[in-house]
Amino acid sequence: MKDTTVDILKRNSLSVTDSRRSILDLFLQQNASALRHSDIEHHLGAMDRVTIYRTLQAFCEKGIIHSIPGSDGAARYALCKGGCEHGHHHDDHVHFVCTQCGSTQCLDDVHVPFVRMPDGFEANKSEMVVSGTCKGCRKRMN
Amino acid sequence: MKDTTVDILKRNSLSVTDSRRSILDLFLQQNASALRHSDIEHHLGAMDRVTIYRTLQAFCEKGIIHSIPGSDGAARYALCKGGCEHGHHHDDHVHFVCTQCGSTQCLDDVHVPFVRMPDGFEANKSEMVVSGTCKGCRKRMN
DNA sequence: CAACATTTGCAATAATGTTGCAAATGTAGG
DNA sequence: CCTACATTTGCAACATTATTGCAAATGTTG
Repeated sequence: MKDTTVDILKRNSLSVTDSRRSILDLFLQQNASALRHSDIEHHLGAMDRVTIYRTLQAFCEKGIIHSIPGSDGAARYALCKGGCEHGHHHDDHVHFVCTQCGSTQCLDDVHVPFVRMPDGFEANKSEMVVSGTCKGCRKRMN
Repeated sequence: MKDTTVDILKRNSLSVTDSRRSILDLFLQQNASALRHSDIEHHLGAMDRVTIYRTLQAFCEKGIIHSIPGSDGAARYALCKGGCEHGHHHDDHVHFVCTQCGSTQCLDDVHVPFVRMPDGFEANKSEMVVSGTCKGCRKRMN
C-alpha cells in the first residue's frame, strides 16, 4: 500500500492542512533532490513565507525531512528515506552538490565513513557534502 | 622567520591596509578556531560591515582563509594552514562543531576520507563536518 | 611628492529568518 | 452534522545576513 501525504501526516501526528499537503507533495515529487525555502516559495506562490518556515520546522522535528548543510547561506531540505520517521534519523548518507546545475541530492546508498577523532573530542554526528558534476549534467555535456 | 600580517598580505598581492591587518591579526590569534562575520564585527566594532565582507572574500580568493560549511545560516572562516597560499587549497581536513560552546574548529590532522561516488557522478571536492563535544568543553564537564 | 589604482565607508536594497497575534481552519465529541 | 476546542495560517513588524554603486580616503609606484 502506497503512502499518501495524508497517511504520512497522520502517522506523525500532524494535523492535515492544505499547506502541509502541498509542501509534502512537492517533496514527494522530487527524486532525492533537495529543496530550499525559496524553491518552495516559487512553486507555491500563494503560500505565506512564514507558513513554509514553520512547516519545514515541523517536518524536520517529526523526521519527515532532514536539513542539509551548505556553505551558501540557504538551508536545504530533503525527504528522509526508510526508517527515519519514528523520531530517530537515519540520514547518515552523503550529499552531493552539483556545481553545474546547483542541485543538491541525497546519495542514499553512500554512507558517511567513520573517522577517528583526536583525543578529547567526542563525535555525535557526521555530515559529508561532496561537490562536483552530477549524473544529469554529465550526460548533458556529451 | 616568522610571517607577519604584512608579509602574508604582500605575498598574496594584496595592498596593506589597516582593515586587512586587523582582520588577519584576529585570525592569527585564533587557534584553529573559525570566525563568523559577526564575530569579527564584534571584535572590530569600528569597521564597516561591508569592508569585512569584502576582506573575507579577498582572503578566500587568495587562499589565506577558507570557508566552512554549516547549517546555521552563517558562514564561518578559518586560516588555511600549510601549502594553501598559492591559489590551490589543501583544506581537505575535517571540521568540528561543538554543540556545547558553539565553536567551530579545524582538525588539521584528520583528513576527509575518500568515498566512491555512484556511477555518473564526478566528485571534485569533499567536505566533512563532525559535531559533538570539543576537548575544552569535555574538560570543563569533569 | 605626485599620479594613479585600490580600498573604505555610507546609503540603499535584497534575501533570509523569527516572533506575536487575531482570523481561519482542522479535530474530536456528542 | 454541529459545536467547542486546539492548531495553524496569514499578516505585520522586526532582526540578521549579504550585495551593489559611488564618492572620499588611503595605499602604491615612479
